[in-house]
Amino acid sequence: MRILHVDSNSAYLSWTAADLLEKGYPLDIRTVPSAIAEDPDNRHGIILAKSIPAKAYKIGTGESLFEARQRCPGLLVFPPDYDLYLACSDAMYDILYQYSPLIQRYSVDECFVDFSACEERFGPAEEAAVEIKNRIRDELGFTVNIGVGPNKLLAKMAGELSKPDKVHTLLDRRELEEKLWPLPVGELFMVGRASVRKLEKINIRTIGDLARADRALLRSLLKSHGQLIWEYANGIDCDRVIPNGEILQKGLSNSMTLPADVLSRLEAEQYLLSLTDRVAGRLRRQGCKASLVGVSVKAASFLRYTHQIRLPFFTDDTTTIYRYVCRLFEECWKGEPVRQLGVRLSEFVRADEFQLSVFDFEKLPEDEALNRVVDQIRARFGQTAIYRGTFANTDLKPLEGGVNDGNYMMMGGYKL
DNA sequence: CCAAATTACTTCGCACGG
DNA sequence: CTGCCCGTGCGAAGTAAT
Repeated sequence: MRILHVDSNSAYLSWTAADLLEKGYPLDIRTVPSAIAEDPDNRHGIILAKSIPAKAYKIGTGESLFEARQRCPGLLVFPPDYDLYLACSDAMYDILYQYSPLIQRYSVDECFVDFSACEERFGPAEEAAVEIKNRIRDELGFTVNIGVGPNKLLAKMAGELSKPDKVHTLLDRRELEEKLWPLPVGELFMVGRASVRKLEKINIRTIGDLARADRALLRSLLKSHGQLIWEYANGIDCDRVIPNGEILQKGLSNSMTLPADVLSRLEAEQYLLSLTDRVAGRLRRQGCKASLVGVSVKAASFLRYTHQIRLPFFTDDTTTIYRYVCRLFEECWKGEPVRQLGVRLSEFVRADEFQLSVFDFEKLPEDEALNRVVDQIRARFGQTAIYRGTFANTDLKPLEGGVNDGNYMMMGGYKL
């Protein structure tokens, strides 16, 4: 097995930089302290990506723009452009596809490429990786890191070793012990904040410590997750590269931070309708129906809670789903000011395999026709071409939540 | 008035039925 | 009838990733 992991270096920022240059902007924002963040006036002030010079100011992804500006007053900030990112992602994918048809688009800026059957035609993976990296840089105007390994995990970890514009390998045990084991354990994929804290308590600080640790002890501390990260630390991973077409979507959700805290149920319901409209539209586009509906609420205090219901039938109808969304919100809302709302759908069946239940009184043919027509109008004339009357004469957007929806899945199948 | 959005998977507590 | 144990299924919360 030969797997490549291709990762665009600070993707949002690089892509914005390349786009700005193409439009005649006089400065390459990659060369100065800069960042991508949404509008803080709408309470979206969070760093989504930063340049390498900005990193020198200890500016981190996920940090508030407010904090970042305190440490780096001259920070240049640009808004994200999700359509652009999707186009860049597609362009990168098109180049990769010239080498192998077996590609898993893992996120907008990351792909796994199964190169096992390609070495005959294109030479050793390490050399092909250099060629691919250079082609993307020269033809598309942004740099990538490529990791080469015998499986997905090691390819991904190899790609992280040093940046930007680099190819790294983690091909055998020797390389694993030399390059990976000395790193802090938190650098390992799937070892997050919570796991680091627990591992510290038993004196595990590096990936090597974890690799040599007692599996039974890890199991008792971290359950199945302990087994997983122990295997990762030892370079063990049997997950296949799965083309995105073969991955079945498990759930869909849309959520939004509200422009101002919402205090009344009626006001919340406006946003919930907007969110439901959008997520149900996505569900129909996938050709699926769902039987689990959930809402999530984040209070102004940042306390978060969720509530869900299992429907005794499958549906893709906006109005039907909205009825349950309202019920769920009413049942779980504690009455305090609301900062963020979300709507989630899961437990899908394919709509074409769908069998009408004898007890299914919910699905009315008129509703089905209505949804279909609304979807078609939006597909042809844009997402704002048609919307519900409740949104007329408000400054509320009829379809809220979410970024651009590419034809890839975020996470999916990283585990056996 | 600092703290996004989306998805996947695990764990834990609880209710239910026998 | 009550207490208890156990498996199961569900929902909420937690963890992780980009």
